[in-house]
Amino acid sequence: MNRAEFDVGARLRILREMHGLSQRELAKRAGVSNAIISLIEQNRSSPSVGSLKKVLDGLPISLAEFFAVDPAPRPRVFFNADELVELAGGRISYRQVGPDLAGRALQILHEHYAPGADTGEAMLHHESEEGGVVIRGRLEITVGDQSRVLGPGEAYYFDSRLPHRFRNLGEEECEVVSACTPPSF
Amino acid sequence: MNRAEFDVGARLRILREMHGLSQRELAKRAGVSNAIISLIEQNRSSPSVGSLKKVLDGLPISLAEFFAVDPAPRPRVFFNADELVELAGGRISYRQVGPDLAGRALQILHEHYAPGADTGEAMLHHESEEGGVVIRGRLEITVGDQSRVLGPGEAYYFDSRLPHRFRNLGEEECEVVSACTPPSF
DNA sequence: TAAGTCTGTTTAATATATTCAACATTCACA
DNA sequence: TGTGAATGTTGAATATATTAAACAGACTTA
Repeated sequence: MNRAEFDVGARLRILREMHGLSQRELAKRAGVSNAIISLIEQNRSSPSVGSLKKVLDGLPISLAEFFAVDPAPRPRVFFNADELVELAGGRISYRQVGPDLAGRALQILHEHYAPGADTGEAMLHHESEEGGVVIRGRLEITVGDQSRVLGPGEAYYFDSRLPHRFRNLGEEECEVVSACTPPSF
Repeated sequence: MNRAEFDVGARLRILREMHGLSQRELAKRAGVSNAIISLIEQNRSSPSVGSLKKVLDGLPISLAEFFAVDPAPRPRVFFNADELVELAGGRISYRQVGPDLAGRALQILHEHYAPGADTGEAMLHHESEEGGVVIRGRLEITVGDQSRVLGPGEAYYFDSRLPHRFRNLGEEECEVVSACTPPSF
């Protein structure tokens, strides 16, 4: 296994910034001094596991997640979306963002649901996680035994092993951008 | 979130014994004193990440493997996005879709770039893949040595180990939905 | 028995992590 | 302009991790 050097400081800084926290805010949540967070992020101090755990609890993420690394893909760049795909007799259409399925880490779809569009009663489920944002219109999302109607700017995220279903109950077309981890068919 | 305590000492002792090494043997391989291994295993000392790494190198086991716990992700459903996070002096803002970083397979962001917003010259790069769709406005995307201006409905996808930068050069606010795999840093 | 060598543990000295307080900078606001 | 409240950083004091060396027990071997 490729045992690359693990940059504790850089990782902590990125995670903290992604959570929109200042060093002092995180320090307060974690119950440590702000100075030590600065020093750790500069790799001027190698935190004890105990204090690193306290800091991560402030985010909160686990030690396992902190140290987990993803397998490295090859550098690729793609602009624009693939061709339009139509489902449900044209009532649902989407474009896939990025390269074709093989080897991707992400599947991103730009979807359009016509009024009345429905992914169907036989609810989908697959081994991945999935989320999205409603851009325009209203969409009913049913996951497991929960159901919600989302409008523009609202969002969802779920474990796609749960059976799920999407329906446009309104009079207006609904537009959604969604993403999921690569489906393992 | 219920994050079970991680017993560093017990885990180290078990791993060491599974490898059939005495404390002194492991200490010699790791380049540390035998005393500290005894103390760590008794949880009388919380090792620094640096020295823990040295010890694990003697097994050899990575930090990720040491802290890895059985991936038993519970099915989860989340609606709506987290609170608004602001960057670049408020010119760039986003909401994160779904749960907090911990254990997610996906990061989905609903982003807004004010006119003139710029992620900066010191271009970002991290270990993941990333893509998105422009909903409104125009956004210049620079990845490696490629640069493109995307408008509504247009999309991008790239390996985020390539340095990248986003700029809104227009007069209008730009809205984007993006997704990436969980960044390792 | 005693001397040898292995085991894990402990003690006192030292190196380092961590704290507290101050500093320099930036940004919002008067 | 200035003043206050943010930001990240740094220095000196303190707490803790780490070392080197010694200790105690279990097992050979003579």
